[in-house]
Amino acid sequence: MIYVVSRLIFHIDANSAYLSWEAAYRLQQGEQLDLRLVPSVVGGDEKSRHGIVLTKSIPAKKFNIHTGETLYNARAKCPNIVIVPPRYWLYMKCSSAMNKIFQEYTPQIQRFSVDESFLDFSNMEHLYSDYMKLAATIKERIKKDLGFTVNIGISNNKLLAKVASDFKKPDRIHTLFPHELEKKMWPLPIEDLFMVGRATAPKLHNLNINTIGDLANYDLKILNNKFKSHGQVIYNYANGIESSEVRKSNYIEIKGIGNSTTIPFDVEDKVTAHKVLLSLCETVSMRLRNSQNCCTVVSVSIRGIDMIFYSRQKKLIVATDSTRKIYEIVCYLFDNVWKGSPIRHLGVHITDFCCNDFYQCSLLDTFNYEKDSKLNKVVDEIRLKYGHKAISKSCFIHSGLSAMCGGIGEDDYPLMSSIL
DNA sequence: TCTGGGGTCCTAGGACCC
DNA sequence: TCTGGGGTCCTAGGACCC
Repeated sequence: MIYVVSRLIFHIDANSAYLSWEAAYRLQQGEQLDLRLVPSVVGGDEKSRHGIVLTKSIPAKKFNIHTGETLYNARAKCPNIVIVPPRYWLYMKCSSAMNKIFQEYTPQIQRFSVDESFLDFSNMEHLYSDYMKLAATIKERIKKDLGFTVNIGISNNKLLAKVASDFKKPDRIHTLFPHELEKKMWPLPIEDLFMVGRATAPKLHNLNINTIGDLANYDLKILNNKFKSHGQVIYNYANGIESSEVRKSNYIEIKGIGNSTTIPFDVEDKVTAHKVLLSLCETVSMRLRNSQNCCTVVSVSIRGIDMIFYSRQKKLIVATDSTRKIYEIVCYLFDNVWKGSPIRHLGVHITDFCCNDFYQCSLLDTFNYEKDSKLNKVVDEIRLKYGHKAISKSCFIHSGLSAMCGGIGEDDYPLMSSIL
């Protein structure tokens, strides 16, 4: 017997998240100006070379300001733009508060990012007979309790719900059920489709595919041939075909951990590069131990001042979660690939995880795992309890470098990235 | 003071084995 | 007298998302 279950999915997206949250908080603190009503952006620190637009207000969008572009450019487009620095601890709080409200309505929630969640209301007609009314209730709750607006997209799969929430903003509810595809989604430009990015869009235009409808009705054979598996994916999406589950976020297994940083100055010597790498290893390996995993692949990435990016990775014979081991591999990889040209950005990534509940000793290894493991554990505990700055390796003293590097640039924010 | 940081997935090519 | 071919693993890089 095959049961056809009709699903009901909401995608809820905080409007201009960082900016709205910043605006709501500032009003709460007594500030007069509502950032949402003027051309404004949340942007990184230009002095330390993090000067890009993180979020823009709707009035800023009218000046053609895009997320990710330089603040320098944004100012050129709109000289009066208000630029405020980010406060990540605040955004984490807002995100959690929003998701806490969602939990009052359904336990089936997937936090897709800091400002977006999928909510599954399938087979809950007895509880919520009118989904439009339900969406309005949730939307108003957030506005009243938390002071910011959201868009809600409703459909019977995640893709369409997500596309729907991206329709007219802010503070709106939209549906996009399969029978509405032709009217609501097919006229949209191909760039509006999930998984069509800046590399794929021009290639599609070359095939004279300009709208989502053009793609939905194109010859699948040609798409498969030209875009391989990606062709099938975007063809399905254009036709509204997508069936992934709303997965509760705490059951999603983590595949990799990485931290990277743009250094405030150009690095031109090995000693400084190693120090930056060590501080990245400290952050990455603490997150790894916190996730109760060991890794078997370690990689280093480098971006030069020419912005050219390259990386080297190594598969390990023995899985590890040791800061020292990971740092050793990282230095080995770095020393083998770096030819001495100035460095702007460095990264450390680890993948291919396995469970950390035993350690396989190598006969050739002189490394004292027991001792190292105890040391890592103690240092982790101190940092969790008293903050990342509480204990650090002496080489960072007077170095001008942070002892734990990567993440969101606020030293004392505890393990934000492992919460999401 | 022009270009962040955190992820996931896929592909192509080379090494190596049978 | 001319280099098969399938499979797996590893690596580097690129695409996409937020």
